[in-house]
Amino acid sequence: MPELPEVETVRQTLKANILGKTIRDVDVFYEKMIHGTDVQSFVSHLKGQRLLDIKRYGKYLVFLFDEVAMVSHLRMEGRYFLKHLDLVRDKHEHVIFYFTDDSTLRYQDTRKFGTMELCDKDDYMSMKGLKKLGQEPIAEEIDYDLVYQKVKNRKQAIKTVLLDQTVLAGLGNIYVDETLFLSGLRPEKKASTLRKQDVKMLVRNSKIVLEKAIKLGGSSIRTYTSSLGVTGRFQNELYVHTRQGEPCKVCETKILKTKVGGRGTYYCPTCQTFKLS
DNA sequence: GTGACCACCTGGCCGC
DNA sequence: TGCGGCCAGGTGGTCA
Repeated sequence: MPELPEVETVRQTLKANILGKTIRDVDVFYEKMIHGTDVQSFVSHLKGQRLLDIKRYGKYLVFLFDEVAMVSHLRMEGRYFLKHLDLVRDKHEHVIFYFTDDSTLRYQDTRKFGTMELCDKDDYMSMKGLKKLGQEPIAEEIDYDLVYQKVKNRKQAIKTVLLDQTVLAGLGNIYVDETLFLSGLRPEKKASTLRKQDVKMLVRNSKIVLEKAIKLGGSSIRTYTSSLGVTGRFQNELYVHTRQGEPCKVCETKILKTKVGGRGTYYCPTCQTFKLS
C-alpha cells in the first residue's frame, strides 16, 4: 500500500511525464471518491486547467493547476497510470483525466478507498488532513523536542502512535514495523515510557528506512505499483514486515506476527527486546 | 484531549 | 467446483 516512499515515487514519475499538460475533460465513474464538492463542479473546475506542479505532504499528493489545487490520497491501493486515449478502460479505473494531447491520466483503485478534493490553489494547506500533519522524518531539519512532546503522554503502543500522521507524517504499517526493528523496540511498548533520546533514535531510524525505500522506488507488496507501472524494490530489503515464520536476517530467530492496534504487526522477538522501564 | 471502535471496499485465501 | 466468511488496512467520524 502506498506510504511516503511510494507516494514520492508516484509524484516524481508523474511530474516527469505530465507536467504542463492541459485537461480537456474528466470522467468520474465512482462519485464517492470525490470529496468536498459534487462531481459536476469537480469536472467543470478542472476543465481547461494546466498542470503546473505536483507536491507531496506525508501521503497526500497535491496537483497544482492554474487556478485550483487537487488534493489526492491513494489510501490502500490507489495508483495513477498514464495511457493513450484509445486504450479501453479497466474496471478499476474510477477517474480519467483527458489531456489536450490525447493522453489520459487514469486513477485506478481496487478498493475504492482513495479520495480527491479540489480547493483554492493558495490555501490547500488548510485542508482537513493536511493541516494536522506532523513533521516528515525525511525533512532536513527536525524538531525532535516537538515530536517528543506529542509522544510522551500517549498511553498507546508506540506502533499505534507512529502510525498517527499528526505525530510523524508519512509512516504506514510497513515502515513502522521496519523502523521498530531497526530501533530494537517491541511494537506494543507504551509510547509514554520512551525517553527523549529514544524518540530521537526512532525518528532518525524512520528517516533511514524511508530514504532507502525512496531510493529503491518504494515497496511492491500485494497489488501496489507506482504510476506508469513502475515497481519498487524495497520489499526485498524488508527485515520483518510480511516475513512471518522466516528467519531474522540478523539473528535467524523466526519472525513473529501479532496484532497491535488492530494492525498486522511483524517483529523479531530476539532483536526487538529493548525495554526501558 | 485521549482512546476505542466502526465504516468504507474488494480481492485473495481458507475451510467446508 | 462453488460458496460463505474472514482478513488486509489509512483515515475520518462518533462516542465514551
